[in-house]
Amino acid sequence: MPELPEVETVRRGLERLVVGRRIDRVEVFEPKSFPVDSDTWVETVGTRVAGAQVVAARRRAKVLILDLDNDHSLVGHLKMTGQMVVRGQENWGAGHPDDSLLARLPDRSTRIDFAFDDGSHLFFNDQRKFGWITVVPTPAVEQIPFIARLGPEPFDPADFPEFHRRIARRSRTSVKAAILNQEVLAGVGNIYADESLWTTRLHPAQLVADVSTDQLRALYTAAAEVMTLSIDLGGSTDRNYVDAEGNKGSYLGFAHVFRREGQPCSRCGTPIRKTKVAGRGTHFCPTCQQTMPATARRPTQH
DNA sequence: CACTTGACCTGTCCGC
DNA sequence: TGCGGACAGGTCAAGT
Repeated sequence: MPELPEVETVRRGLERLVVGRRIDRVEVFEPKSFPVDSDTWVETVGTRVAGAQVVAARRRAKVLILDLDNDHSLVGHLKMTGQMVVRGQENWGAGHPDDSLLARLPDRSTRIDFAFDDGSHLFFNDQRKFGWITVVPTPAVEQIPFIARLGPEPFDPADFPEFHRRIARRSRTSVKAAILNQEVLAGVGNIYADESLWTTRLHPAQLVADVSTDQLRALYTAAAEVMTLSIDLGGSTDRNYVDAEGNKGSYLGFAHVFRREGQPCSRCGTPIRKTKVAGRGTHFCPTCQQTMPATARRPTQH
């Protein structure tokens, strides 16, 4: 569930709450969440993490990066149910609303506990254990294969040609599958894919080959607008997601199709439909978003 | 290569 | 009530 807007919201929280703090010790409750060779474990935790001060909180697509003052960085991916929550004396337990997902920490889903020397903690929680955090030399972050292959994020119009080049290579797949591919458009996940496609009136199953350059440009722009709005609203909380303080995001209250099956389309009133495209639950308006047959796009021949 | 499917996990929800 | 199964979605490995 954490897509670019959720990760960016977490990043902003970490920038405010942990940059400047020094890690005193690290406790790993789930080794799978901190995949480091056991032979180098003591060195990794003892000299690369413990004792280091956090100097910056960065993000690339859905990847979080905490730079340390020893030329190493913590690199993390929340995958579906990961959380990065900070607790200090000022906000530990008491004082949180009753519906807080994280009134008490650590909890059953806590996989890693970063304890700072001022008594505060950064907890990495992950119900489903898909997420991970690792340590790499800071200059090597961009060379992690997954990060090196990422396509552009949609925020800079100057990057549209690169997006276009990459998506054009996948002409025989659905437009939804294409934009979910992080090598094509970085940061988009299931929620913002559906919302962007609704905005541009594109059917999720339409083949890339049948989408015009103008439509691709509109889709690229819509992805940026939808995700920018979501960042402003603290992201989307479907079930698990919370920011670095444990707060939920409110974007889904403004979503047009995601999780709105059966409810009227805000443009035309047609009930939103849910199907499966690219192996994912997919929401769309069957009236506004109609697949254009390939033949209808050709000029009439005479 | 491009593209699709299954695996990784756990909690929740639905039908019986 | 309990239980089995479907489902949720980000990415990778293995398949076509």
